[in-house]
Amino acid sequence: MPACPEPPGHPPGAAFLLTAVGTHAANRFAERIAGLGLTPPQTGLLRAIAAAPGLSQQAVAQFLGTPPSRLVALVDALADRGLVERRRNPGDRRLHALHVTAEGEALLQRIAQLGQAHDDTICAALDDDQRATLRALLVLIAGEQGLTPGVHPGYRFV
Amino acid sequence: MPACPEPPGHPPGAAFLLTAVGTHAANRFAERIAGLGLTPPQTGLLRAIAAAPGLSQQAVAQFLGTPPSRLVALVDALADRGLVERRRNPGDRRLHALHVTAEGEALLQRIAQLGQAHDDTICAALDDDQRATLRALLVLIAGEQGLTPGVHPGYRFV
DNA sequence: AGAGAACGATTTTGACTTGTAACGATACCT
DNA sequence: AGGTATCGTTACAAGTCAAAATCGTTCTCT
Repeated sequence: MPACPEPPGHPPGAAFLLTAVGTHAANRFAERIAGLGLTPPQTGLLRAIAAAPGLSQQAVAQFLGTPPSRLVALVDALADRGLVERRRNPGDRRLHALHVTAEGEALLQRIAQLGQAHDDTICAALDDDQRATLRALLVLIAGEQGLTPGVHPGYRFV
Repeated sequence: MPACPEPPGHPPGAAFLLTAVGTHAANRFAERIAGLGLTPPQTGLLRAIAAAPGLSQQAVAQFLGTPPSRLVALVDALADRGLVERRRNPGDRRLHALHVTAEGEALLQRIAQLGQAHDDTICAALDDDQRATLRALLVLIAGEQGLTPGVHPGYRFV
């Protein structure tokens, strides 16, 4: 979905800059993890499972704000690669508890390294103080706007 | 495309915050202009045409980084609503020079108002000084990353 | 205990978006 | 003039996504 330029006001507003730079950063990150054979949604799911292991698919879906039917294919892809396991809950055999395998953990570490490098690249124009300032301002906005920390709102619809 | 959380590092990096907040801002802006019956790509195109009137479709496509075939449907939609005109160039009858109509200009003004309100909403957590600081930092990043001012990089691929 | 409602996961379906490739018209070059 | 390149358009195919139907399991009520 290309091109959502700023309304005519000649000095670009902060919100527009935010979406432009944010989209750029998302694209660059997607390129990086593509080298690992992962898509951004897969990466997000993997991380979500690692953050809260043992949850049912429905619980994860609600947490991420994605329809449960979408999770199936996503989990399938991760499970086929041995990064994630569906464990049948003996108490309630309807639910599939999601867990990250050892392989998945290893990959998460590589993702973390990638994320760090990504961060450095994006913020190359800023010194340490400026980066801290930027982080602080963004945290303020994120909090006020009701964004769940660690969760990335979907590209279309929230 | 939901959920591209941060790699495990517990303090969220600036780049991740950037994509999260940026995506959120893009979604909110999309909601606003939906009230005008416009999609974000349409809005971007309208603004691009207003910024550089008389260009050929191919020139606009290259400027926005979108495939020319995609522009056709986009221009069609705008032309059907009387916001944009295709003018046959008498010198070279292959190209269609794109121009914004008076109606289009009027709508652009409403979009600008919407953009201002949007900006205020997104930055509600920040005072004037903080907003200026944020803008300055983002401009630094955008410049270093080679982003064309006023153009919003596409959601997928640049 | 048994019938039916409720729930979780999955499959199916359809709409939508987007990029690639072929097509026709026009213009440039020799 | 004729061959080639360019512009816009159309046609086609692939991929993404969400809403609805389906299947198995569990809970509840009598």
